[in-house]
This record gives sequence, structure tokens and C-alpha cells, in this order.
Amino acid sequence: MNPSLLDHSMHHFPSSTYPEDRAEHPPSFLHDNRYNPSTPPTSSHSSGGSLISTLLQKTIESKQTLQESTAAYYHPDAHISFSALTSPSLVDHHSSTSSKSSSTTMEPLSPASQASTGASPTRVSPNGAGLNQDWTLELGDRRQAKRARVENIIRGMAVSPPSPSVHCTDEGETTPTSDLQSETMENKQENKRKQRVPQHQDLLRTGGASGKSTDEGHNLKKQLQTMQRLLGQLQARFIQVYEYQTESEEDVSDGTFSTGVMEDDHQSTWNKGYPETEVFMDPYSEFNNGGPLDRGHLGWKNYKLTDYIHSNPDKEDKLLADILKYELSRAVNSSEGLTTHHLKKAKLMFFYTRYPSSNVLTTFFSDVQLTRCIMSQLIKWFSNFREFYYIQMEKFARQARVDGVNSVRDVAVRRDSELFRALNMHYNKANDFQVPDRFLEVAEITLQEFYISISLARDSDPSWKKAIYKVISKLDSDVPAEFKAPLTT
DNA sequence: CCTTAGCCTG
DNA sequence: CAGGCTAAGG
Repeated sequence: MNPSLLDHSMHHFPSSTYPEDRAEHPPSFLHDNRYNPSTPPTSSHSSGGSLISTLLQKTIESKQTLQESTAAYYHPDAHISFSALTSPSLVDHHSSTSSKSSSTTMEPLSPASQASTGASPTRVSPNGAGLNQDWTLELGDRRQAKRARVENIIRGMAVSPPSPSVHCTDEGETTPTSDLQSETMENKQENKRKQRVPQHQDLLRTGGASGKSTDEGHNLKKQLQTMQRLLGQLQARFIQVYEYQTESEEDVSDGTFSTGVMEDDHQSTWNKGYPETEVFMDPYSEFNNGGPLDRGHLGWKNYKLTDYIHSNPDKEDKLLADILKYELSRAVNSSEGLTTHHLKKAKLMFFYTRYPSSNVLTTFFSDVQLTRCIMSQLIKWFSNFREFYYIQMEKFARQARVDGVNSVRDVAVRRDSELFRALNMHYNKANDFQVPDRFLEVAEITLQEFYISISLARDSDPSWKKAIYKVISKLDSDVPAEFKAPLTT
């Protein structure tokens, strides 16, 4: 080892073996040592389940209806496979998790928040029940046949998942119904960390029938909710189609009704493959906001849809399949999980904290359902952030030595440093965030620590980084309160 | 027993 | 970045 180097380093940087010493005689650039928030026990989040009973209730109704009309086509227990096959993995999930290019400019973290997207949306129309009755009675054989075909579509989708990238089909935080009939047993105290972190994908294997663990129960319930929504969509569609059929002199005069316009990517997806002039309304919005789906709510857009179906009967199945795909996709992509915006936010938070405690994550990501799965994902994110961070540090530290830097005093990190450029590119790609000076300081300390350790040949020890980690973990800052503002997009 | 950090891999 | 896996800690 290099004695002179050792001298230098020992002068300014106490051995990492005694990281606490750093506080005693801190380098000039070490302003303060924030206390290190010790990791608290994982907080188990639980949200009310008032919605569940409604969901289950309606699901049961829907199923009954379904069974009645499909009895001639399927076994009585067809509904089991119906739900069992509906693994979330069949969802046409955003294949854009990796498409970082799409996500670009980040709003400079507007402190002012408009509407929180956090609250789990209650998508069920309270009028759903009444909705079921009429059309069920009115449906003729053809309707039954079509419904049967739809089931086939669903089956097909289940068998060949369009894009099985659903990761966190997390627990519903509510009723672990092992049976549909056992409805609302308000035991929200289930969250006794009994469930393993869902690695999922094994929903198909569980058969969906005999879920033993509460975990499976939750997953099933989640599926149930999704399917319930899908049923609602299908019902809405059928009403449109068949009512138009039955009463040919539909009053399409009420063309003013138009729910939310579908957004960007959804729009294109939705219209893909169909006449350009066709503008389909979001069935989701319609179902939820439109109250009872009476004729008055069937605007001209729907008329065009039914018209299209009639003129292209052979494509109806495809259309319905697309509807289902769209619904599943949007259901999964809805505010239920972490979004790319959350990721950006997390990265920016990394400029302040490399080792965020659980409650920091809880408070700064309060707009998402902090299930264990989500929490694990967040933790994993920061773990990945750290990994990249330290890899860069080691790389540049070694490079510094190669470059002939022979004193730790010459090891610095400034905004024009290559190292900073790399880090900024990673955590602040849009470069629209002012990286705090403190991060520069921490980065410099980290780089120096690596430089010292490598210079002292400590890297021969397999766990030589541990000491560095310990030092750096004490340098976390408080995350500005602005980050608490829920994401608005 | 469950969670998490870290490492490695794709 | 997510998954899988291991070791470590409550």
C-alpha cells in the first residue's frame, strides 16, 4: 500500500472501520449529520372494504345471470373456470414499463396538487342491479349464444395472455372470502403479515377454487373485482346492441351525452382496427358516471358502435375481445399501483435519501395503496438506485486511480464531473430538477470512501463495501415536504 | 417465520 | 428495473 496515500487519507478520512469518527472531525464539506432514521417495522396498511360487499353482491348477481343464460352451453360450474381462468396475467398490461423513452418531461414537482389519484376508485354503478334484470329477461336465444361466445373470448384470453406482466395483483386489503357467499365478514385485521409477498403468476395453478391462504383469497377477490367490472362493461354493450335491435326506432336524438374522451394511448388502442370515423366512448366512464344505462344515455356514439357491429357481425367477437382487453388493461393500469411518475419521484428522492425508511416511503407515497407488495417494490427501487450509485462510485474511484490521482484530496465531485453527469442521467434524466448541493457532497464522500478503500486494498475483502455503505447510510437528508404532494398525473 | 439488503441476472 | 436467491436480523 501507499504510505503517503495512507497518510493523506487518514488525515482527512478516518478509517471506514470507525465511521462514527467522521462526525467528530468532519471534513469541511460535511455540513451536518442528520440522524439516521432507523428502519421501523413494516407498516401494514389497510383500507376500508365498504366497497367489497357491493362488489361481491353485484358479482353474484352477475354470475347468476350468466349461469342462467349459459346453462345450455356450459356446465353449471362454468363460473368457476370463468373466474379461475381470469388470471391478471392475461391483462394486456402496459408493455411500456420499460419504454422509458415515452416518459419524458417531468413537471417540476408542482407542490400544488389538484386531485389525488390515490383513492381506490369505486367503479360500480349502484344501479347495476336494476340493469341486470331487464336485459336478462329480454334476451333471446341469440343473446345467449353471444354471451356464450363472449365467455369463449374470455377463455381464450385467459389461455393466451396478451401480455402477462402484472406483478402486483396485490391483496385487496379487505375480505378474504374463501367463498363468494361468505361476503362481508368485516375482518380487516387480516393484515397480519401472513401473506407471502405475492410473486403471482401462480393464479392459474391454484385453480382459483380452493384458495387456502388468505393470500389466494385476496387474489381471487381481486380477480373477482376485475371480472365484475368486465361484466358490467359487457352488459352495457349488450344493452346497446340488443336494445337497438329490439327497438329499431331508437331515439338517437340524444346525442349530447358524451363521457370522458379517452386519453392518448388508450384512444389509439381503442380505435385500432376500426373505421376511423368511429369514436367509441369509454365504456368505463359510461358505466360509472352514467347512472342507469337507459336508452337516454345511449348517445350517437354508441349508435355508431352498434351500427358498426351490425354491419360487421363477423368482427363482433374481435370487438368484444378488444373491449375486454381494454377494460382489463385500464383496470390494472388504474391508480392501483406505482406509475412511472412514482418512479421519477422516487429517483429524485434518492438525491436526498439513499436509505429511506419505511415510514418515509409511506408518507411520501401516500397516494398509492401501500400494500406489502407495493412497499417491497419501492424498497426494491431504492435498492436498485443504490446499486447503480455504488457501481458508479467504484468505477470512478478506480478510474481516478488509473488516472493518476494520488491524493484523496483531489477526489471531488462537482456538477461538471463525469460522475455527476452519469448520476444525473440516471436519476434525473429529464434534467429538470435542481440536484441539491448536499447530494454532491454525499457523492464526493462516497467516491472518496471508495477511493480510500481501494487504495488501501480493502477491496480484497469480499465485504469491503459494507463499511462504506454504513458511512453513506448516515448521510441521508430529509426529503423536502414538496415531495409529499400526491402525483397529479 | 417474515422481511430486507445485497448480489447477480435478464 | 424486476426476479430469483442468499444471508442476516427481528
